[in-house]
Amino acid sequence: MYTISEISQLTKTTAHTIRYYEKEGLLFPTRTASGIRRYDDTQLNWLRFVLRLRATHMPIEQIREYVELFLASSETHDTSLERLRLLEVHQQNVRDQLAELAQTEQLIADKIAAYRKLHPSVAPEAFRST
Amino acid sequence: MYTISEISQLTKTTAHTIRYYEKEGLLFPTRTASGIRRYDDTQLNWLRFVLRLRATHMPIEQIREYVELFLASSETHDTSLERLRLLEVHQQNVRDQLAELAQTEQLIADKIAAYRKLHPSVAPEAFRST
DNA sequence: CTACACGTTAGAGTGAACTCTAAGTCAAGC
DNA sequence: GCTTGACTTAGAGTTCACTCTAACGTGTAG
Repeated sequence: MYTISEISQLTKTTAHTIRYYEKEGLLFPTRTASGIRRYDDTQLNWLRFVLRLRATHMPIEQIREYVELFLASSETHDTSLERLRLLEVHQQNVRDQLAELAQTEQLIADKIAAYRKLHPSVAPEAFRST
Repeated sequence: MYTISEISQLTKTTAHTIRYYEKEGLLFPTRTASGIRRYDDTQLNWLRFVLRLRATHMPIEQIREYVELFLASSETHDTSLERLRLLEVHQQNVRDQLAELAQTEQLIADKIAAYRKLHPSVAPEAFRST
């Protein structure tokens, strides 16, 4: 079990942000008798997944929907299909972002090549001696 | 020469946003005698490039720096090297974003595969008949 | 037992990038 | 000439995702 500061270090996220995610309904740590948050490995791994989703610009509200479906799941009402659909939608978003980035990377590479032609003596930043 | 509404349609960007970019120092359309903005192909292409940079999360302030270097360039003071460096930095950002996205895309694909195992009869969204 | 580092809360503040409003000007068609 | 619709401006408002503040409670080392 981890405290919020341990989770903060393990995920390189501020405690402020972790509490904010809890307030937004993304995390549900247990509490000690005196009210201090305790996180287990399941919560840690879930937070890590949330951070990946955020890094790929999934809105917090959509992540919350996913969590709510998870919590709403029961023997009489299985929500895994809806969760699958949410993931499929986000996967498509990620693929669209990848395409956009790859296209722009190429465009920038072309511009850089043009600039280098103006300065034949100038090596790329990465290859300059330091 | 285009009006703001033509440019808006051509770039699928609201006129509000285009004026905002001008206020932020990214665009410099000419004006008619009565003050109406006129855009030529150079400005159109530049706006299109700006939109690519924005789609890859380059901050407006950095784009403005690039523009200012461009405007500051003269025979006695060439700024193309600095512009090259700005592009190189952004290229690295784009590559980092690509790596992050590719990694998360894989993670989501794995989760989706796991969900599909629970529902063997369910084809991917993209393959379902409509 | 006391210092003090770390925890708690509600709620306010921040920064980026739009997004819109209000009040007015102007140009073209009937 | 008049209406209609597109244009103009300064500046206010919105959204998102944090990020921080203030005031207070807790737990452990010396």
